[in-house]
Amino acid sequence: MARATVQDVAKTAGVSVGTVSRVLNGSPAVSESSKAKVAAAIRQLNYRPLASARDLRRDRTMRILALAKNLYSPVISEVFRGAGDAAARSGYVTLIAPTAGDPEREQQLVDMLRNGSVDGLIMFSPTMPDEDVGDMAEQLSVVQVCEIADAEAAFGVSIDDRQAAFDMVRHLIETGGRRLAMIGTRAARSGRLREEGFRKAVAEAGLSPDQMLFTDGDFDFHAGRRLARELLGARPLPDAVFCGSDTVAAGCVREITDAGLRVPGDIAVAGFDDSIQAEMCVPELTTIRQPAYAMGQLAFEALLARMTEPEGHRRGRTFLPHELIVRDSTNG
Amino acid sequence: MARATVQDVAKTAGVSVGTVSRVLNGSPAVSESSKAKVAAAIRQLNYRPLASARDLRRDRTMRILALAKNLYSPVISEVFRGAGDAAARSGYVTLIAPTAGDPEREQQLVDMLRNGSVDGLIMFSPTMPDEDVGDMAEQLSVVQVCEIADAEAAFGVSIDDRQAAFDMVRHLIETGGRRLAMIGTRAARSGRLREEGFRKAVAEAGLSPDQMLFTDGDFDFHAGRRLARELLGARPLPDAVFCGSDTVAAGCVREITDAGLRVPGDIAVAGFDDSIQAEMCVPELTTIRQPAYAMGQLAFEALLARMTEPEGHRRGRTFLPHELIVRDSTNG
DNA sequence: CTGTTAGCGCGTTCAG
DNA sequence: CTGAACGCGCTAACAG
Repeated sequence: MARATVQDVAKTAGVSVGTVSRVLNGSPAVSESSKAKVAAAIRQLNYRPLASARDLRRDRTMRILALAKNLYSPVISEVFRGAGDAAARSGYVTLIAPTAGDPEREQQLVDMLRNGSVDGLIMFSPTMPDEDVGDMAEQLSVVQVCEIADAEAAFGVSIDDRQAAFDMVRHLIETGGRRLAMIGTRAARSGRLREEGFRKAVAEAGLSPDQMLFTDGDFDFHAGRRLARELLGARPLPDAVFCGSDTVAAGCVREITDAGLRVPGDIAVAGFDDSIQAEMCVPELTTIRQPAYAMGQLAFEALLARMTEPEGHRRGRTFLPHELIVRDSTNG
Repeated sequence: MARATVQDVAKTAGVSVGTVSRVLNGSPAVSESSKAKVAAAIRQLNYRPLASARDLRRDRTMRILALAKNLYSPVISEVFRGAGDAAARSGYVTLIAPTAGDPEREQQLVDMLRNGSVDGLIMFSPTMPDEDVGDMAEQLSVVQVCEIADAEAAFGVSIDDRQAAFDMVRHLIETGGRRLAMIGTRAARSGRLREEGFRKAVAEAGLSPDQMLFTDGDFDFHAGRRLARELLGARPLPDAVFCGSDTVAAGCVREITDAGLRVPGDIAVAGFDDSIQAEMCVPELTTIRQPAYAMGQLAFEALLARMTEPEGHRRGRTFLPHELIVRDSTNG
């Protein structure tokens, strides 16, 4: 059978479409008897308002979209959980889509905001240039999370990656590190900021970095192993390695251990994110905790303000505090 | 400035809305000159067709929704990547949403199919009863993946969980296991099937299971540790443990190791999924590989058939082959 | 409190 | 090849 419409419901209930619509939208100006009749008809016909018709008429969808390169990341999934919970409290549905780091697919997804498929957008480390993000933020309801483009109009929620890296490297130095190395990435803005923090801490201590390794690939376990192998080929060996993620740090620890050296005895290793990987690793990883869930919540709040207050009240950039978690992979 | 419509484009280009629409949809029956004029006007006005209006008119959205309890799972993210790639090839956008295991939120998301927000649905271990899944599959475009409800109309793509568990437990027995234990879950259908496979293999070998531990919570690392601790309190100790996921197995290995016993020397441990956790664990885990990406692809193909061929061609249940990966956590 | 009606923006007839 | 006009299903404004 074909899908029922308001017309059908109205006919079955013996009222007008206006009344049906009022019941549907909880208008108080409806008699109890009408309400009951409409409710009965809706149940009988198994009626559901058609989303596209409603969205067209209301000019909004009550849906937002969250974009990330990939979903299998403890930080991303936690951020989106926070955003999703906050959104739900305001009646919004949060949809998630992976871009796979493909600019074309990213563009297609961003178009969903432009063509009104969703009301707002949360972006996690976009592949597009900062300038484009700024232009978008200028006219559309977009908020970034964990990384904020270096553009006037861009706004979002993040930790201070530079400071977090600085704090971690200082911890490595305070616990005996003298030949410092870093395994990071320059592909992401947050990675570049962490590198800055690393360099600053090393310089302030009057040391010079012996090795600096970077990868433009993903922050995965195998990359960690591969880069640690390079590190182990260097002389003199580093005695402390700062990694851009727990997963990379786990790979690094594994490679060092397999080579017969001890962590942290011979080489201390630090991670980033405080994901479950940090606890799964042996020894458990010293790391930086990002308040991912809270960041997601705040990102949605900011987005909501942007969506509901057309031009004003841009909350700007919000930075949340990070936390140094000392475990067993450094000489705590 | 307000959003441009086909009307605006038509006026700017000096043609009718019909012509604009034809250009938009690539109709061949348009002169080159009209095409050029319309293209110019579209660019000038930065015009995008409004999704809700188009969806209403066309009665479809070219979007599908993929549901899972949580996103931070190597299998789920890989399945959805496969589904997303296949969908993209057919012009569909794949949206993903976590249910958090909350029936209410799950229902709200499923309603997106009922109200036409999306054209199809891929479900990953739903919380709703099999019967409800069957009812849905009867009338709506729904396909399950990794787990298929025990209902006439339900269909989807999965491995044979029962057989996979059987194969793994037989491997444990063939490599010396005599006192077999399992850490699984009865909350999910796949978990119950794996338990069946476990019991069958133990029975066929003429052994009896010494311990059987189950949790209704998530398959996470901490659960693995906690349950392994219970296992270690039993006498006689098991000499082989089959776990329902790599993550649980990693927790199990960690607890055993911390207790001063050796894996696999004292107790062999097996995982499931062949996720990156299996390689991160020390010793690396023997596990079962699920062809997750391919399962996602096939799930979408099945869904596409369901969406485009109203009633016929239900592909039914598709089972893909699994693979036993022997690594170092069992006496391979 | 209720019914009627006018669009929302678009795709698609049907004439020409 | 093109333009005019209708209606998808719904909400909201207006009259009663």
